[in-house]
Amino acid sequence: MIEPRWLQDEEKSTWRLYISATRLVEEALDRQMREDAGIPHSYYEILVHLSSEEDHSLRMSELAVRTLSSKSRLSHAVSKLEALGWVQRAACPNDKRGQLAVLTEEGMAALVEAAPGHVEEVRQRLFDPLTVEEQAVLGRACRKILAALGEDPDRIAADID
Amino acid sequence: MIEPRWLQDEEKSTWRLYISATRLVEEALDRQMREDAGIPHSYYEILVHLSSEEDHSLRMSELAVRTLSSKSRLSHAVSKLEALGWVQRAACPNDKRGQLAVLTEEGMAALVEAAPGHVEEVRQRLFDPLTVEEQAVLGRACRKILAALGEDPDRIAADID
DNA sequence: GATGGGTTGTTGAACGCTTGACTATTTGCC
DNA sequence: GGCAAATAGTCAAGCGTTCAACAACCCATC
Repeated sequence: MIEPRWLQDEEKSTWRLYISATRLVEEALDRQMREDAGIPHSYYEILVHLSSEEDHSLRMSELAVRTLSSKSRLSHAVSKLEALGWVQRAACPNDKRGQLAVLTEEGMAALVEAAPGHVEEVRQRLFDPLTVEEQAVLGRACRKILAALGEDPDRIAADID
Repeated sequence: MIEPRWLQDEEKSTWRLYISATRLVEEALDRQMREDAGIPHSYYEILVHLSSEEDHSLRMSELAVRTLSSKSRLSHAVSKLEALGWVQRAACPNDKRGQLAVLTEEGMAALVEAAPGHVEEVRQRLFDPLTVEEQAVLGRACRKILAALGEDPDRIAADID
């Protein structure tokens, strides 16, 4: 029988603040992107990851890892982006099982148009309210949290945006 | 023409770390609650808020504010919890427009059973990886972010958990 | 060069959420 | 008192996600 470790009052408050703040920030980001570009924020991230590749393409499985998506989720998402003409699927040269997701010209244009609004939203919601020092601590804290979850913080931090 | 303020490299990293960490934490919490109690984490929070009232009940609209839900979302959620027998709807005495959501005995029992696992998950994912000081900075940062979003941090921090 | 187990990606159903329309009730104002 | 505006809650349709099942393919081993 494991004795549960209850949260202290201080921790309860922090937890409520954390869950509220992170949800509202994500919600704000998503709303902004839907209004601005007509797609969820998570779809925008797919475009960003593709755009940061030299040939503007990635294998589905690799794209899924980078966007922290399940394969199914990514597959559905790419289908929607394909319907918009922003992404195309292509056969993978080496591996006949594989599929490449390729960013189209139109997709790149949509990304370029949506980026400034997105950046502004991130600043307003996350960075502007914080001091530089708080930003640094936040970054370090997220690294530790990710590490505890079995993710590699360096890989995540390095992914170009 | 407003000049977009682009993110610095440092900020880009912080942003990627933040969005990854917060998503994965939320995902872990949700997964744990679904496996443990068969409901989403957001439904669990409804039970928590009801349980912290003296009469184990709240008006739908008040409950919506506290759980940061839309009315519609809450209405659907309460219907599901009602089907489980964990919550009941009751007419509001003063206001015939109003509905009360009331936590049932079974709902309270489910909450009591789910709580330790939830607490353990919160600890493991959020608090244990951080120093006490980092926890404090995180809490303060969330307060500032919430304030910038127009929310009242004190109200949120005070809501009993 | 066959076989079996792992990998890759897609699909359909079910679920939760959002939006917008709608009913019913209350409140404020003349 | 009567009427417009605001408030409370529900409901249907559409969107995005997950889960489970599946088809196609790779590759290590024999």
